[in-house]
Amino acid sequence: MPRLVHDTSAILDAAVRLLVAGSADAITIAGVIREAGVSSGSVYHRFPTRAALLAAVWNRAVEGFHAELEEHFAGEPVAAAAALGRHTVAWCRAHPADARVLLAGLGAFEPTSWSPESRERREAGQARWDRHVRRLLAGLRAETGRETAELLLVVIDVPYAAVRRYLSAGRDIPANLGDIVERLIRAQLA
Amino acid sequence: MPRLVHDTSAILDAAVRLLVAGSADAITIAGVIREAGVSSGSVYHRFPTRAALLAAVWNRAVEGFHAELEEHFAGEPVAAAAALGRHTVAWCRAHPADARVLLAGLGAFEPTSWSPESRERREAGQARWDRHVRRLLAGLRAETGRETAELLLVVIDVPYAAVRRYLSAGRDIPANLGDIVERLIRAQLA
DNA sequence: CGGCTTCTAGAGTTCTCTCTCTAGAGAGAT
DNA sequence: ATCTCTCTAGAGAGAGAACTCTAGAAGCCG
Repeated sequence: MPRLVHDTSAILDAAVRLLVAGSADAITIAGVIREAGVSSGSVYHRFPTRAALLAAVWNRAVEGFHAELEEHFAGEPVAAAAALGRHTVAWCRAHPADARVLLAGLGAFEPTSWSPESRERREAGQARWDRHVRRLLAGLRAETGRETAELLLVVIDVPYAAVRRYLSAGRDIPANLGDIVERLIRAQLA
Repeated sequence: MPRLVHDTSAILDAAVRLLVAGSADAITIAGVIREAGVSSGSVYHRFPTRAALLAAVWNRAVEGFHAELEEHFAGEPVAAAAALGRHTVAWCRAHPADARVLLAGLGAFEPTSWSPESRERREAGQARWDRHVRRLLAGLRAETGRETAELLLVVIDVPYAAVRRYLSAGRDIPANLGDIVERLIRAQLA
């Protein structure tokens, strides 16, 4: 066999398929070996433990999401909130498998057993994201006078809620759902 | 030992504690035996398989929720929707452990491996609930002219979204969250 | 060509889980 | 008092998962 017969991303894709078909707990090393058609040696060469595999699945999905969404924090607060809602829905529509990863929630990936490197990588990205969110919320509070709990619901939680119904049923996200979410956000922040 | 040493509900409570501490997959027969401090014989006497235990946990939680919420479907559609949202939040605040069960979603309880009796019991309750929801949505469509996807989001998904953030972080639900949700629903249906 | 390094294959160990099975305790009936 | 039925206790079998280990294949560099 030549070097690097198997693509690492193909192994992660197999893990995500297991999650989509079941739950995050369905991501087992044995399952990935079967699903990806590779040997246990190949998997363990890349991911020394199951925790490392789970960390890689989570970090890849969340970094993809952040990379595509981050630009929409720029600009005037209400417009930014509306754009974030719309593009969150659009991203989930375009990447339903990775969206399922995010919807499962960090807790399902057992972050307490991750290596320090995986943990730090996640925390750094999350801190960056949280800074953006806090700045946006501060802007919205100043502009609308609403309290944080309400803004969190409207700006962060509603887009996820809109999408969860379709993703967890394995159905496609309606094409106009982004419009609906954006309208709701604008109406609530008016 | 006398008859019925252990309470069946204590066994289900132990199962729910395992879910709250981890995930639905963390509900194992072996785990419940440890958590509840009973013998495997006692558990298997009540629940012949793990699937039967999972079915009992799910059905108990969902029936408690439906029993308390069902009355709020009565009355004028917009008022009913507002009441449902407010009381959904209130129920989750009062029963955070059972709320976690519902938030995990039916899929996490592997309903395909349930016994026909458990399955039918669930489906009967769900059908009853769905009839109420459909009737409410029909009323709201007539009154507001909005499409189903939007109404589902506002009336059904938003209350769950409001509550999920706090429950999955293990934090208490803010006392005024019910107000926030009710206001949002009324505003969107105006 | 020959050695070094990276990667792959898969057998084997240990652990945990589900489920079965047997022995027996205790309450109520006759 | 003893018999029956319900429930409990816990050992043990079988399956599957995480992880370890060893042998070796194949590219690269001299």
